[in-house]
Amino acid sequence: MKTKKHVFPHQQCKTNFLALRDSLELLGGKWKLFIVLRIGKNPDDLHHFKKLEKDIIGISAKVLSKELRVLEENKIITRTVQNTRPVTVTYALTKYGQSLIPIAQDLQQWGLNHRKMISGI
Amino acid sequence: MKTKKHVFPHQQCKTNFLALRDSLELLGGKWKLFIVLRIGKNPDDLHHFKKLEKDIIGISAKVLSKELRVLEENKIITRTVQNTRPVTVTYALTKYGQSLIPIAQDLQQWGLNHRKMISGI
DNA sequence: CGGGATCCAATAAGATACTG
DNA sequence: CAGTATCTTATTGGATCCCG
Repeated sequence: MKTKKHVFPHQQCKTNFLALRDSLELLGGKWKLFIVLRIGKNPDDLHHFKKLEKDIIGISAKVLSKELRVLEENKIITRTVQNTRPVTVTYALTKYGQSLIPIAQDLQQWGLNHRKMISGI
Repeated sequence: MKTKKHVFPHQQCKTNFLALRDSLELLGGKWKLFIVLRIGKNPDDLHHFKKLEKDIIGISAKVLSKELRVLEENKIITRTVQNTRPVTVTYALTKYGQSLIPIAQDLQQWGLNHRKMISGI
């Protein structure tokens, strides 16, 4: 049973604010954009769960599986199950999910710059 | 006394990943980009604490003050105290902080689009 | 006005074990 | 392989009161 998450007072505000809220809620977490970049940068690789867990250093299986689920629900990635023994699952960015790559890259670039900036260039 | 936050295993990874981590950690929270947009969109207004608290619907004073402090530490906003009685404090975006506006707007735009997308256009 | 201090509830994250 | 379940801890956020 899923309790209705939380109704934000923002629901009375302008659509634009809501939109930013949506984006931050979906993408603002610790890992989602990492996952998107990881998958998106090598679109031709097959992305398996264990591989992602290993590549995205610091993430735990629990968190990874949750993040992947949310990304899938939001049509940003696809999850494909091959019924081999044992099962094989691959993840891929959707075409829609690819629209996040420039955003993630901009953030990455900003962070790169910020690091220089703060460490007092 | 500030306990050393947490040393990420990421500190062994590539700079790019670190950069994205930085950005997400700084900007990925619930409010920071809202504040930046709020201040940045009307650069000629005087932005007072209480006004921001009222405008940014849903934020509490405690959280707002914390967010403002972090933004100031990161040179994204300035905090100016006039010694009137009672004191007046105004916040403004730095020139550097303005570099966040396009990023915030992109996210906002993405969220707008996502909302249409998910509600099944 | 512009917050800080404190207490408490809700969430998120980490560790470990286990399963089809 | 690809996860889930469970338990515990850490972090966030809200509410309230207070202060110069």
